[in-house]
Amino acid sequence: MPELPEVEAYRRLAASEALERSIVGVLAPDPWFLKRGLTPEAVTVGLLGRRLTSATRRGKLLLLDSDGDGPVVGVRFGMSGRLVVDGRAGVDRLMYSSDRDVEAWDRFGLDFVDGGRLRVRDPRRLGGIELGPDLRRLGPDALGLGPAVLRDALVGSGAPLKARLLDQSRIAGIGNLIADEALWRAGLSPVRAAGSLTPAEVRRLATHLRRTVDALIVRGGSHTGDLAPERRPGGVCPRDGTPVVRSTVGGRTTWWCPAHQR
DNA sequence: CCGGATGTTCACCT
DNA sequence: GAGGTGAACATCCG
Repeated sequence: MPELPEVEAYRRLAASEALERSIVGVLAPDPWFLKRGLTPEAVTVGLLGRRLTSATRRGKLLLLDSDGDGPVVGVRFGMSGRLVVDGRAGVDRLMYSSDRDVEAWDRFGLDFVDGGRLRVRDPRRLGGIELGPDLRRLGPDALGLGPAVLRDALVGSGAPLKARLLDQSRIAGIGNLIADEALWRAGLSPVRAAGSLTPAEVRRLATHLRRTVDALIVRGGSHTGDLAPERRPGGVCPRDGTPVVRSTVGGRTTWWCPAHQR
């Protein structure tokens, strides 16, 4: 998915444009996109005639609550999903997706009484919809993460630091690009054992995680980091000019500076 | 043509 | 139990 900054943009779009409009149609053409046994019939019955009342977010999970005893709709966007409300997208551009608008890629949607529409457009079908998602499977949100919470997420773990940051049950919202960017800014190696950080290093990482997430929300996407353009063969560290190295950490492609990330 | 790419989940190893 | 790996999803890009 998009990572936290993109989902935050989707949340803001939904909050400003999609609330308090009566739902007169539910589009759920793809059973595969409905998770945890949810059926097109169940999601239709659950939402028809209701209105969305709030748009919140936990990590990369968008939560759309509905009025009365209606369900909370949980939306995941995978790597290529976008939210579109009345033809307006939550982000201008998404890497590894397509900028083309193809209705066949609308995996879920709501039609409003005024003729407007909400659509989850996901070419690769990596996202999904569920009702009443279990938030206990997600750790605290990465936005506004403090040192005490970060310490709890890392302590006692022998896993690589980056793998732990990507574990959504420990901290929710950090994806592959944000992890690389924050570790680069904090000067910490992605392959350090998560539990080996000193208290000072944990504080430093918490500071840079917060600054990274804030900055990327403002800049408009996870791919707008300072390290991002150098995540390629031949790339160099923007800080010291050292050639960046590529490896696989936590199952994901990882780029980092071997000189200043220790 | 081939290989990867902002993600999640699950099965199957060690 | 903790970690690690690979598969699956479908499209675009180099």
